[in-house]
Amino acid sequence: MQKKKFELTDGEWTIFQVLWENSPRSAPDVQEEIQKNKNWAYSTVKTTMDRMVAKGLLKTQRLRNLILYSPAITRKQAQSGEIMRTVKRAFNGAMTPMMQFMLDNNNLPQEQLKQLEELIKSRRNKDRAAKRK
Amino acid sequence: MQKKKFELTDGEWTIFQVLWENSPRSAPDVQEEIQKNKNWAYSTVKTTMDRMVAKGLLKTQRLRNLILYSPAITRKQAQSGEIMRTVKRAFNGAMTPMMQFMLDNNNLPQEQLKQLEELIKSRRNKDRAAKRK
DNA sequence: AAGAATACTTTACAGATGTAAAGATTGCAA
DNA sequence: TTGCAATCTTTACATCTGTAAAGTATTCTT
Repeated sequence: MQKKKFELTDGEWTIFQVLWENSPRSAPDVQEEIQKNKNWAYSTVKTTMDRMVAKGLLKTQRLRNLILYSPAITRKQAQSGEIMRTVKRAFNGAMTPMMQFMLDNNNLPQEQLKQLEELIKSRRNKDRAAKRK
Repeated sequence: MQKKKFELTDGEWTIFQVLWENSPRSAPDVQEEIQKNKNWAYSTVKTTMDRMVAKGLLKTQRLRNLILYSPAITRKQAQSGEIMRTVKRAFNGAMTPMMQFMLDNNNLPQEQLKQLEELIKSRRNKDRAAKRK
C-alpha cells in the first residue's frame, strides 16, 4: 500500500462524511443528507461528486438510470493524509514535536491527558510484546 | 488573542519558512534563500509575498527604495492553524481521537513513545499544580 | 399518451493559487 | 551623465474550487 497523499478539499470532506457513513448512494440522496447541514444545491453536490470520480476519490456503479457512488478511499486514509499534510508543512515531518505541540497548546482536561497516558502505555507494551515475539 | 484561523497555502509556508528564520528581508533576498530548495523565479516569490501582504500575513517597511518584509503571524500561530484545520476536518474537532490516531498509526519508536509519556506526565502535574494554586 | 417528477448533463463564472514574463524605475559605477 | 544592475510593478494565464442555473432525458402517474 503506497502512501499516496490524499489532500482533500472542504467540499470533498463534506461528501465523504456522508458516503463513509453509508454507501453506495445516489447524488440526490447525498444532497438530501447534506441539506441537514449545508445549503448546497443539487448541482453543487453533483458537480463535486463527479469531480471526485474524475480524481479517483469516488467509484460509481449504474443501476438502471441511476448512478450510485461509493468512496474509493477509507476514512483512515483521508485522516492520515490530513495529518501527513500538517506534519510535513508545519513540523518538518516530525511527528513527536507535533504531538508535543498539541499537548502544550490545547489545554486538554485532566481526564483526556490521563486517557492519553494510558494509551501510550498500552502502545508501548504492545510494541514491546511484538518485538519480543 | 482571538482564534483566527490561519490556513496557509504551500507557497505561503515556503515564504514563512525563511522569514521566520530571519526578518525583515527583501524579496530578492528571500528569493535567493528559497533557491536552495525550490526553483522559483523572482517574480513568483515577489507575487506570492505581495499577496500575503494583502492578506495581512506579512508586514512591510520601506528602506529607501527597498521593501522589507516580516511575518505578521508567528510560527506557532501558523502551526496551530494547521492543526486546527486537521482536527476540525478529519476528527470532528476532537483533539484526543486525533492524537490517538497518531499514536496508533505512526509506528513511533519506543523512545519517542517514552518521551511522550514523560511529557504527558509533566503536563498533568503542571495542570494539577495550577489548579491547586 | 401526456404531464409531472426525478435525475442527469452541460455550461458558467468568480476567486484563489501556482507560476512567471515583460516592462518600468531607480541608484550606482565609470 | 549615461548606461548597467538591481528592484519593483504590471499583466498574464492555467488550474482548482465553490457554487449553481439551465437544459435534457427518463420514468412514473393519471
